[in-house]
Amino acid sequence: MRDLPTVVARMWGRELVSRRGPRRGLTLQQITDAAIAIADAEGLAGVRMSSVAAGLGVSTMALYGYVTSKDDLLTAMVDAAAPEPPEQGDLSWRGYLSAWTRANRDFLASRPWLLQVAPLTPPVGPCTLRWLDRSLTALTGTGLTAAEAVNITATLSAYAVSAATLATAMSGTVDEAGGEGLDGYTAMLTRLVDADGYPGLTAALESGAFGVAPEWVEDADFAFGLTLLLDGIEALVARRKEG
Amino acid sequence: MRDLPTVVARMWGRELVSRRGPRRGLTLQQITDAAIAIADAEGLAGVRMSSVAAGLGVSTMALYGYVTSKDDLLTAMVDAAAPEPPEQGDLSWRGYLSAWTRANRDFLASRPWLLQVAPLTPPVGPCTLRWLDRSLTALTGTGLTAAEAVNITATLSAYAVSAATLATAMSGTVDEAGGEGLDGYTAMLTRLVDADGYPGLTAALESGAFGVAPEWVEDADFAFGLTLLLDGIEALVARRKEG
DNA sequence: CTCCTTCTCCGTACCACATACACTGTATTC
DNA sequence: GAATACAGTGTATGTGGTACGGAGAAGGAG
Repeated sequence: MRDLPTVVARMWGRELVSRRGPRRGLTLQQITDAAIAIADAEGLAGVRMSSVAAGLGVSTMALYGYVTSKDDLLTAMVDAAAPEPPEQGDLSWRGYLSAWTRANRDFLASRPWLLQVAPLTPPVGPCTLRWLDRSLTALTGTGLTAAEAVNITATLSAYAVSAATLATAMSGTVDEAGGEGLDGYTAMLTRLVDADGYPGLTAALESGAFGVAPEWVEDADFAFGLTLLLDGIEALVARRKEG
Repeated sequence: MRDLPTVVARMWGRELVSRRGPRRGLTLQQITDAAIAIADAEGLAGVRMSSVAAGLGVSTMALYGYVTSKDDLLTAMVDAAAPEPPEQGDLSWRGYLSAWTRANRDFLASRPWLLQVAPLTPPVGPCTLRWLDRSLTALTGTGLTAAEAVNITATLSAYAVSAATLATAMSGTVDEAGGEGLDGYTAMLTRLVDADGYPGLTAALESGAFGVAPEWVEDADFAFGLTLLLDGIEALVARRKEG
């Protein structure tokens, strides 16, 4: 059986402690915390091995005793930046998944830099795997197969990512797509698109569908799509119950 | 009114032609094509300004006459790499959106590097905007508002991304998450997770829900989630029709 | 108590890559 | 045919990740 990747081992507290030599001056936690603080403040671009090290008062190369590469650091950051998933309490599966997806979206939206890293990194840390687990657990007893539950979880998670991406793009934080967030973007589209080639889009632009305020996106819009998904799932559960 | 970003202008053939001086030796198309060829062959990491230029037989700096930065190049690549969206023909909105989402997923899966770029880049090119338009157009006449249609499109698109990401991760192309694709990943999870802290996940692992073959993922699994979404949308449309 | 092992951290490079700047030559306009 | 704007090149610079070897700290062995 092959060894766990070192960062993964350290994320789970499975590092083998050594007896000889100086004690370690840092923890992976301290490092990820410092890196996260920088990412929150300056965005992902501000996260350099040197800047993280500087934040901790150690040399750049000291970090390589804890992570084998910058990618490792990013992976660890994702897990450390995620909050704990919500408690199930006595919620129905539907109530729980609704809360789960909303909480998922909320923390992604509060840390836009996660959107550039998390979607490409499969969950490997204790916390992100707990998110996966809680969703699967909530679906236990609905009669769905495990594979279906996994699939549903992936879909809900994708929805959370999409909603967070949208919300972030609206406030123009992530990406200066055309100047200043949404307004610049719609202005640009209006200039580019003509009714012949892009009838649906033109109509949408004219009706101001893109001009919605961020706070609308942040709730009613989100709930709308989520309901779509949950209705679909509920229909499936019902089918399974009777079949 | 502010000027269009230069790459965007060039993507739409809106560049102002100059009269004096030597003729241009290249097109943005040629450049993106060369870059795409490299990305297909070596992945996104192989795309360097120097490698793209070398592929065209020009100097690195020549490219900066066509794009203002590497990011610009990536943006242009996304649009050039996308195929045309499917034709509506006489499909119902549901039939069309189903085909649309599937085609969307297919081209993303065939070019894994798109997954690292496209989700973060709002559509600005003629082709990607055509994708957006076709979905909106298909939803015209269902009684949904334009804002709802936009939202639905975003959700379907996110689903395509998620499915493509999953499919790519399975075949282990994108990311060596634990050694060799899915098997390494499940093996790792099995070692990390215990039934106390992760009941649902443990059950899923034991039942082999993660061990599914890629080709299953590539169809039945995808259709499953898509049906979920479309059912939800259909329910909404029905509600609007009667209300 | 002393030496030796083993480990942590550091300083110093090195290399890859994006991009600024000044230059050369060419095609157009007067 | 001169003036001019402009395409493409060469060189240089800066930034950032990471390899390598050394120095000193902690523990174990004699």
